[in-house]
Amino acid sequence: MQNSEAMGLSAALLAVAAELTQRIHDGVVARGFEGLRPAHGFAFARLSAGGATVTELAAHLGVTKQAASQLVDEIVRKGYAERRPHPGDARARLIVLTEQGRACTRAAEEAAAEAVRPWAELLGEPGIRSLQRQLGQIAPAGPVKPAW
Amino acid sequence: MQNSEAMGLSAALLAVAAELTQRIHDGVVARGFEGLRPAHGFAFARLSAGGATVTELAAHLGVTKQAASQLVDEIVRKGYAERRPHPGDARARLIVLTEQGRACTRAAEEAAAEAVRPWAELLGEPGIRSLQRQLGQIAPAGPVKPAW
DNA sequence: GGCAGATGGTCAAGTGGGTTGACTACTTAC
DNA sequence: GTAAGTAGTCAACCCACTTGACCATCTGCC
Repeated sequence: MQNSEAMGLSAALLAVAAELTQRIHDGVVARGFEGLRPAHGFAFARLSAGGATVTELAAHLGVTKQAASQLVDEIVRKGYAERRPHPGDARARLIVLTEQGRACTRAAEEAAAEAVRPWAELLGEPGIRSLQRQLGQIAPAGPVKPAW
Repeated sequence: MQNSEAMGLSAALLAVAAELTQRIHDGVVARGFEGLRPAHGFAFARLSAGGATVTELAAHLGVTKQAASQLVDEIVRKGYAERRPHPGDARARLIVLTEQGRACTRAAEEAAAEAVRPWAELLGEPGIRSLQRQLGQIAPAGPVKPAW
């Protein structure tokens, strides 16, 4: 594969990712959840799997724990999550989503489905499946650093 | 397609995009070009096609023209681009890449190729081709807003 | 030609999300 | 039981981006 082709592939991938992010965000806002940024979505995704500590969240997002703590402050203040004492470690707090937080997560899933729908029309259902399979194979396991 | 599947596809896509961005950036740095952020790459991509004005760049990046002007200041100061009088509009300036800027663009292409190479091993050459074709079909034409 | 409004660009000030550094509270290892 | 390590927060700072104001130039219309 030539360099210019790799660049074209990269540009297409990044453009699709940017548009997807925007559409999901817009869809979440359209469903009545305001004051949230895309970074919050990545936090919610981590929290929805049984909660997490601030430090775990920081590692997941690829930021300092101070930044993660500040983000948690925000979503707690807005009622999307709450801090609970951590069972088995009195230093830590377990951050868990409230019912409103789970509702917001469902809204994000709906928005994602809505954003993906036009792709299915362009590529067909099998095309989407193969895209999902391929992306799943090359997706990294590490932190979801939303930084560029 | 169920909502949860759309979320999985979205998460994989965004994770791949984030990692790709990081790898390209790292590759560019490894080739000796420092002090650049991923946002600069999108600017370079636009400039390499015959130059652009600050306003065009702002539209392309999805930021205000003040922010674009500031970004241009940076890359001019670092020697990657220069401001020329715009032929046919004395208000405007045409921003064009210097030789160093073009070298940096080539370095980014090499880094992109390097980042994509492991995918070819996972998916095979035909897999990469189909991925590229599919992403090209669903990629939007609009501004490359690197914001999430 | 000449004026009014639109457009390209910059300067200045403010905002917000991120960083580093320092600290307390608690846990773990020896 | 003490020393080192870890979870979390507070404080100060940084920097990319925003809004608002402004000047220079272009375009359309009389």
